[in-house]
Amino acid sequence: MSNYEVLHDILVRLFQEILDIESKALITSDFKDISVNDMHIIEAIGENEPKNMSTVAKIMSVTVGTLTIAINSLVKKGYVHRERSEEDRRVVLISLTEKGRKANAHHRRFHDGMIQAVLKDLDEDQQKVLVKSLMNLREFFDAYR
Amino acid sequence: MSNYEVLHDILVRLFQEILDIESKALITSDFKDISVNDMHIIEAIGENEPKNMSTVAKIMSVTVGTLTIAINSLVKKGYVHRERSEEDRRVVLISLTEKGRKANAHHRRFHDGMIQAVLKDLDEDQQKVLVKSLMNLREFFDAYR
DNA sequence: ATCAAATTTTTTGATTATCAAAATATTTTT
DNA sequence: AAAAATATTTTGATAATCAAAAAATTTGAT
Repeated sequence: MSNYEVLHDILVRLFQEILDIESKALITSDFKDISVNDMHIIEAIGENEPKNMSTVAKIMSVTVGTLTIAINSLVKKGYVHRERSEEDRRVVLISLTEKGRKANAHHRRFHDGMIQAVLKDLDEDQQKVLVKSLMNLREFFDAYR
Repeated sequence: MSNYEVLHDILVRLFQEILDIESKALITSDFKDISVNDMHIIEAIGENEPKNMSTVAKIMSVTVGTLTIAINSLVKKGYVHRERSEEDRRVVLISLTEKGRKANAHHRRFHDGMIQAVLKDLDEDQQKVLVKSLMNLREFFDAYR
């Protein structure tokens, strides 16, 4: 395969499959009642102070109404805690439960493994080349936003 | 940002956003009645001999029932031609119409631009490094399949 | 040659993700 | 105090998806 063909294969096909693959990797025995999408919401909520609905919806690039539905299910399944803010009772604050934090750690370990896999066998200079080309890729995509 | 952080940003965030970005880039004035998913089905059908439903469903990794619904809409919108095989009348053969081929070309131009963007500024050796690290990435994902 | 089994596709019924717009609750501004 | 603004949820709709049932056709076994 030429460089062009390898890149086409990776950038087109792998990207198309990535969410699917991630879902198989992430949704293991311990966390089989949630989707990759749920996992990304958990990541967006994070482990610092509680966040309000609008903030998380913005991170996820979905409407707040869409997020409400996902949070309903994550609360019911015990991954997310939801409470009204005492300071401004319009605001709903969401945060991870212990179970949510465990799922988040599981997700992070997957990402770490992925990055290790990419950097494997590359010396410092080669890593620079990789980073540069991926930054080119991000720029290309940013131009469309 | 450290190499690790750049890679995390690209491999995690960009991948999450990629379908969204692709949809904005692809679904322009000329092709605004179809989704990125439809575009990928068009790509899977391709421009060679007509393919049957099972073959395309397999390429897309969806059930044939799911594909039936997508093809209903693509036929109605004039992107895809559907006919019974004369040799085996159980089989349905799908192929691209002229409009479908135009959409496919539009999609391919986007992919080409993407690959140009990645290779930009890289000499032959650097391209090799990039290809190697992306192959590492594919291997990592393949292990989960 | 006939009938049962296998194959290919569509249909059905359900779930999940999504949006825009309406509704609700609360706070801020006038 | 009333009006406007803000944050969230609810509603009603669409699209993508699956598994299982149904329909049409072909293949294989006796």
